[in-house]
Amino acid sequence: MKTSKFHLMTTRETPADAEIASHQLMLRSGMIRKLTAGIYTWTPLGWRVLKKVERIVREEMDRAGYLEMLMPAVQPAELWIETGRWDDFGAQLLKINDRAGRGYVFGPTHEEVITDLARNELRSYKQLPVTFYQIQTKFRDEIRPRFGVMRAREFLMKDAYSFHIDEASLNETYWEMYEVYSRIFTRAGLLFRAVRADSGAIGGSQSHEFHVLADSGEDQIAFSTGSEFAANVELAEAVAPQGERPAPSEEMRMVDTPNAHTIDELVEQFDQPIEKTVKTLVVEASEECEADFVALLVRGDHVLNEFKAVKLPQVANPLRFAEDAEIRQVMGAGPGSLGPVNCPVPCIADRTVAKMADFSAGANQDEKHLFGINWERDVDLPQVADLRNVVEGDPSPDGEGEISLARGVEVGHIFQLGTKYSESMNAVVLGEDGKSHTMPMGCYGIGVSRIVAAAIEQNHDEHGICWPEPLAPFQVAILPMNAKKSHRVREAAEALYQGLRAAGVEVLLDDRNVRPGVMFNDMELIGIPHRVVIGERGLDEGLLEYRKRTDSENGSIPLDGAVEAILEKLA
RNA sequence: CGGGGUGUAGCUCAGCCUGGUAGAGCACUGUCUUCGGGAGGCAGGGGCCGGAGGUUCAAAUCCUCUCACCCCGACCA
Repeated sequence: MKTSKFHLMTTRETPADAEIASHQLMLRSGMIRKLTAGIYTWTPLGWRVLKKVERIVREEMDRAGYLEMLMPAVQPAELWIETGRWDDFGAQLLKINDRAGRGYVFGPTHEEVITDLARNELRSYKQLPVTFYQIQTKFRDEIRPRFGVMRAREFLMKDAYSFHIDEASLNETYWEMYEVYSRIFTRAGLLFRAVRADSGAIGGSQSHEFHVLADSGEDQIAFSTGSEFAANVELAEAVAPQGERPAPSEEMRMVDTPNAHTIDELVEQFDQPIEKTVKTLVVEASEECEADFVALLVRGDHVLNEFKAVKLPQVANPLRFAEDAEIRQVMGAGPGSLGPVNCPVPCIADRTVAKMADFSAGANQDEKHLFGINWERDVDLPQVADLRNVVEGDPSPDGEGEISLARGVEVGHIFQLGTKYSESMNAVVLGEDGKSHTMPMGCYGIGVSRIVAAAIEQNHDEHGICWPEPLAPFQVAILPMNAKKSHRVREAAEALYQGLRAAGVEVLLDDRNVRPGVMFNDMELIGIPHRVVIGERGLDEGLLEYRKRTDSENGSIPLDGAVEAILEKLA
């Protein structure tokens, strides 16, 4: 490809509404253009990259024996009503009507459609296991789309669904898929981690997320410095400090704290170490709890983990924090003065809180706190549970090493769904035993368009994108210096261009009549991994200038045999 | 959904407070010079100032409504 024939549209200025590097660079390099909130056009440059990702995904899925297909993007409401997700999926579900007023959705995912197909097509255990997949545009009406294609409303996704005769078969395919995913992200040249994840509303027993590591990632993942343990912070088990609870060393005393309504104020005004404070969060109780509200106790500097909280039988799902008025009514004091001593509602203490001694908490009287509280002596130790997010330095749950935290972009997610959909939609096959079996299912997603953004997030510098070679829109850029005046340069560039093309290399020859600085900047911005500069100077010595995008120094290659020399660099 | 902000040329923005009929830089077209890290001159093209209504002799500017987009929040005891 020559730049004169390629619609290269780079901009020097950063668009005002782009916050993170990948979004800015995708706009500046001209890979994408925004049509409206969360909806983007992929330009020829961007599309080349997106196709690279798609191809790697497709090749690895095909290699594993999974069957590619294409399902409709627009789906009838009836299917979604059948599984209950017409209501449950929430506002992210884009509902549309046809001219007769019939309801449809623009598919955010395809469990309903594939399960409908499976119940009509699959009859016998002999047809199982089977895995179907597609690469298709999805639409989710995100509450807040942002970061360009990173969290877009319309996006390209690879979704796969597997059907099985039993859980053992599902488990086998699940772990096979785990390996396929690992191969895909490795082939794409990305630094990633697979972590255990919350299976959330989708349900099921096993779930893993695949994260591309990047500081700007929206997810936080926890992993052990001493073992293979890795989990999303949403799920990672928080372990209490080792050893016994220290013995009481202070008397419990009530202190007037008129201006301390938050943990921070308490710490600041009363010289209390934050590790000696306990905060009390009042949430709505579930129906099986005898009270209307439950108090959750976590250390002052810890953060309540809502995913863990809603799994407690006493806590209502979804989690709802009590309103100020409700707190006042049931606790007899306002928020900011709550604590476990004389607490009128059931308490549940985080594991770490259970190991604390001489701690401070609200007194359940306005503007008063209790200092020097000790369990058993001053108040019974309530039920203990894992309530908080892990923090850096926590012991790893498997006992080996410490927890370390990193940020990641979720680019893949695999689930064991079990029979959630096959049961509600009655997808059954006859087994070897001649009886009907509801098929356990797995579902497996990859955010194809998100991978492009994640790859940039992980691979860029102050000049622009530094594509991992497997994703680069072109492998080699040829930059002729002053070609307009030098027929030698022009001819050498054209010869190299033709030579590389003949060798099957994706090469971009910059034949624009622009100054060298413009070429250098543009080629670095769009991230071509290999650059060859051709100038009179080098030609005199029989040399071409070569530089890898990630190198800081120029090298050179001989003019004779340049194609071979470059092919070696690519390998 | 709640709060805040912004809509003026393809992009980044000024002009608005204090009403008088639209600007800069980049980009684009032509031309001359320049040519190894985003050059310079000259000459150009391009805007119903997001939309509707109102006030006024006169509205990008003031008022009302509306639409779109962006940011923050939905962890707080």
